Amino acid sequence: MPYTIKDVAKKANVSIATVSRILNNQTGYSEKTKKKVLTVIEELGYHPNAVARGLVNKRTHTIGVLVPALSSMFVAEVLDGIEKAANEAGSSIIVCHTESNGEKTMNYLQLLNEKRIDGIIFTSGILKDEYYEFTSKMKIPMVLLATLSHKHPVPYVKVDDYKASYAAAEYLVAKGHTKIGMISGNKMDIIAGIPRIEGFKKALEDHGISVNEKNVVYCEGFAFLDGVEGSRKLLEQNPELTAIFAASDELAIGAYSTLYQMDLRVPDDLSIIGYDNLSIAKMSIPPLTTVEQPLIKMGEEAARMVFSMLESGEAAKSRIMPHQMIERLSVKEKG
Amino acid sequence: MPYTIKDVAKKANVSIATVSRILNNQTGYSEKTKKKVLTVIEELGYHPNAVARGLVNKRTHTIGVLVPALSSMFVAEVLDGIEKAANEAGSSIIVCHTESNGEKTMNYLQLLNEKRIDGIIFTSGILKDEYYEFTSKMKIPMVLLATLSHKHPVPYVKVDDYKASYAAAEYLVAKGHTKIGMISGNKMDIIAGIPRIEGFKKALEDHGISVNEKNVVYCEGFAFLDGVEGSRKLLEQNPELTAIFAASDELAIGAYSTLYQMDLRVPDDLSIIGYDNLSIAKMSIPPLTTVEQPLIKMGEEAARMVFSMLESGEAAKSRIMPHQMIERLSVKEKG
DNA sequence: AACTTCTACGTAAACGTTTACGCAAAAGTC
DNA sequence: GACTTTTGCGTAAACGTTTACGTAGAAGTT
Repeated sequence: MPYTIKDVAKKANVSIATVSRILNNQTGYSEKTKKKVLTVIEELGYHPNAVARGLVNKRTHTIGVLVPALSSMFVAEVLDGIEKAANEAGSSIIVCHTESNGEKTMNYLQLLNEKRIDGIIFTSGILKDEYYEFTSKMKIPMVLLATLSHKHPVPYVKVDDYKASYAAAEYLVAKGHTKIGMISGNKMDIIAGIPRIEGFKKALEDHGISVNEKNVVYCEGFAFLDGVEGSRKLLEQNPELTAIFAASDELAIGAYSTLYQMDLRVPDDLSIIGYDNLSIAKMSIPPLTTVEQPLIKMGEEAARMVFSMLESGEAAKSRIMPHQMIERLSVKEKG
Repeated sequence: MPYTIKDVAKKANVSIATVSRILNNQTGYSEKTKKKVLTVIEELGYHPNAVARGLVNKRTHTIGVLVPALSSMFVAEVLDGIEKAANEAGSSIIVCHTESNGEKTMNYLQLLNEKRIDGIIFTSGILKDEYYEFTSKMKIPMVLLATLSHKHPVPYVKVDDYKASYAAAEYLVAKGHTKIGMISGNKMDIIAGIPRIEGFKKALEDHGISVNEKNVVYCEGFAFLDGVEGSRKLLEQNPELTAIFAASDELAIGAYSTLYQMDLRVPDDLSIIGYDNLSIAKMSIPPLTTVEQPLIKMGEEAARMVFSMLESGEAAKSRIMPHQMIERLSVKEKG
């Protein structure tokens, strides 16, 4: 029903080729016909059909974003950055909610493949062989966001979890703490789990604090409830702690809750430092000291990498983004 | 580079029409050729090109979602629901971050129009005339989510803000409170601002509590910082309050912060009730009593409405979703 | 004036599908 | 066995673009 290039051509008494040339501002027409065609376009309210364009150009100006969860603040921020950069590059994003489920993920990859998207951003989760094989057959740029693969050569953008954790732990010892516990995420998680645990341990060791296995508790995930339970367990098995490093802000906020129930005050009875710097970090009471991942910037960067790969045809270089200590009020100098 | 229907046809010694028929399981071929074609498809790893399909079918199986903010939990939950329902219906979503900006919104509408999406979900914001005129020219289904238009006939899905606010206020008086304040959003906002204010006032009146203008404070928006400032102002101009209704959970959490700084305890010194039931509501200390908007379900419903309009060609009926009181620990019986 | 070179277009094929139409052979009917 | 009907398939047009190629006339060159 909408007007097509043919309607424009007919009304302007030119061929569709000329209209197309004007639309894509190429050369090969006079100023006069350009004016005329533009007027007709305006009059009809014509707008080119991106589907048809996509068919011939083999570019849809759309990228696919795979995320493990949608109603998570972590993902929300990352998406914010991706969308912004994509929009600036004249592209749209299709978001796919995988629930970290292999089958759903494969279905989404299938779908994205059929839709001939220009690139993929795979966010925060393990890149299974199956995914890699499929996407590499698609021959389109892919970048990993807040995750990485040791096995497959896919560029990523990430902070250095090991270093960031190290920094968090070191911050606590610099504040005079020596009895420090950690609420970690899943210890099977090679990406966000293990490196944070290792960074934490190393920092303590390097400062002459022996780390006892009782000082770290392993949760299933990085969510609020994990933090509630994890902190309870941690304090049961080691009541003398004066500070806790939580591997995510949500875990930290979960800890806040159980500490409150145990009638322990943050930071007077116990200092807490988080990880991520989500918006809840500054909303909590007391405001949470945390090590920031620049999530929005990471999203932007990932999107830009996809577009640059698209332009250049070459693989982009992975990028480690800087983390940063955000000092608020949940950590107290140990007198 | 990927295989096309022609490759399949050639290898299977049939025409492309036959392959197409099999793909779309229509009739007009024998079991034997179906087997053969399917085998060839499997061998080649052929997958149909949705762009080409879209061109002829005039259906892209993609809907556009316009949201005012991306890194907001409100939007995140709503998106969760939309994505889920869209996926079940075999469609994808393109998300557009308008920042409630007229120009950006128009640009996105333009883009979505060119991409020939099948439908639009417009979330939480004012439907300007300009938007309506444009989208009605597109002749595709649109539904309003968490907003509505008195002026234009666009179906919506929403809770009844007036009633929900009324319920919140009534809940507070049922708990014995009589000195009740409100932190409202923008008083110019015809959708989420005014009705909540009116519902609040009406409930007090109906219970014989006279409402003083000093009892409600108007913020710019519904965000955390608005709540921080709003609650401060509210308590300055009316220190004797025993309960506060915040027009959003973020406003409530903002209030938590200033109360904490003023050394007032929730709910012992002051009861607070929120609005939305975002995930922070249960993470806060104390957990926030609030009136829930079923955000995920609302998202699902909106998406389903788009698809049903697409099938039937008729306008869907607007839907008022039920709100619900979520009792947690931030409101105390006034002795 | 007789060339070459540009400029400003138009024609038609291509992108990868779906589908209306046509037709030969198989199957059913009497 | 002479029909009608059905089944199984192929041909070609259409969807709305882009673009390679061709060409007539204008402009430049000698």
